[in-house]
Amino acid sequence: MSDRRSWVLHVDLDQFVAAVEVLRDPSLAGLPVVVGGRGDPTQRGVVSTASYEARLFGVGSGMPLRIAARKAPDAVFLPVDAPLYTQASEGVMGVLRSFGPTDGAVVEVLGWDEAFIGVMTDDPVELAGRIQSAVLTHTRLHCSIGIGDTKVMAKTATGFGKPQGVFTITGETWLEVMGARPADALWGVGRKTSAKLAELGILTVAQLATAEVEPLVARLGPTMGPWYRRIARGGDGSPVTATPWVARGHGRETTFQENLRDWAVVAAEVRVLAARVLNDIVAEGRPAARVGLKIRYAPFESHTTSRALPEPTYDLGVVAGSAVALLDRFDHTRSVRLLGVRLEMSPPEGGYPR
DNA sequence: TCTGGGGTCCTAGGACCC
DNA sequence: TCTGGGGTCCTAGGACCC
Repeated sequence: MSDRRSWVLHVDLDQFVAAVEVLRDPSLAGLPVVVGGRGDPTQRGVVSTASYEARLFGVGSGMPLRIAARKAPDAVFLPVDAPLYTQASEGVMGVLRSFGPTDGAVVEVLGWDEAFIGVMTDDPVELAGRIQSAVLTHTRLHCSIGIGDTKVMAKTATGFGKPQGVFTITGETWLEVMGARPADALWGVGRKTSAKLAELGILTVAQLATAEVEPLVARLGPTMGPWYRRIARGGDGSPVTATPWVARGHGRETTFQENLRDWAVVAAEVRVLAARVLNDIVAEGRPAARVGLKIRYAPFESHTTSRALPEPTYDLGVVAGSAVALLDRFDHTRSVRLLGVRLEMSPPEGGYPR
């Protein structure tokens, strides 16, 4: 049985950020390593990635660093070094793209450490093995690969292959593997949505897959309702595309180690953030069309506001002035934990791809 | 637990227009 | 006078992902 047909592979680097740090400093190999924030577990911040050794202590992504330090007091804590990971990621994606000419593979990058590969083949498992070898040889990084008929199946399969493995889920096996699992095991279903589904009596993937569509629409909206049911059935045939991503906007935000009480300081920080984001969009070559401001009051209450600019601009005075003017919409008697400035860019000519 | 920083897309209400 | 039906844009917030 070796018919040639289209497959989706999902490549996911194992403990990517921690693995890159171990490559930089091999003496960290085998130690519990926790990367997050500024690398100081007494400061505000969360875990980006924990090495497998650190995970044995119960440390995981998204966990506050203070809690991680309590669970794994002897772990090595390191600051996030985004440029280093970007560079490592580009190396990995280059290796994946090298399967374009030889195997007709199309690569769609998802983030630092993930990519879909669309390919016609009669032996996706063999190809996955070659990909793992090539990535390891050229980057010294391990990856896991999920294979499926759809992106949803491939992405889901990867979790069963970790670490360093390959796992396949097809339309034939999807419900066997996922049917009895809770709905929030699906990619795209989180805590809030699974709670809403539970109110409808839907607890498992199989129940969501066979649910009536009307209650889903009523509770979750005209687009999302049917979409959740679709992913519970293993997703659709949406293609893997190598079309370069075009960002809608960029933002910069900062959580202050000490809450700000003085709103003159708040305004000054907004100007700093505005200048940083403006740099980002200048680098991208598309002017700002809209400015957004995000404030998190102490202890942890977030609000956003935004306004279209009179015309698209690269002018720092206009951008920073508009961002500071948005502060008028907030309560100056409260202290501020986080500030963020976001710039949305004019769409490219002809609109966004895809 | 005491909660980062970078994003995307969807929803829903009101404004506004024909 | 107690009263339409859409369509689109703007905005704030929600939810999720890596």
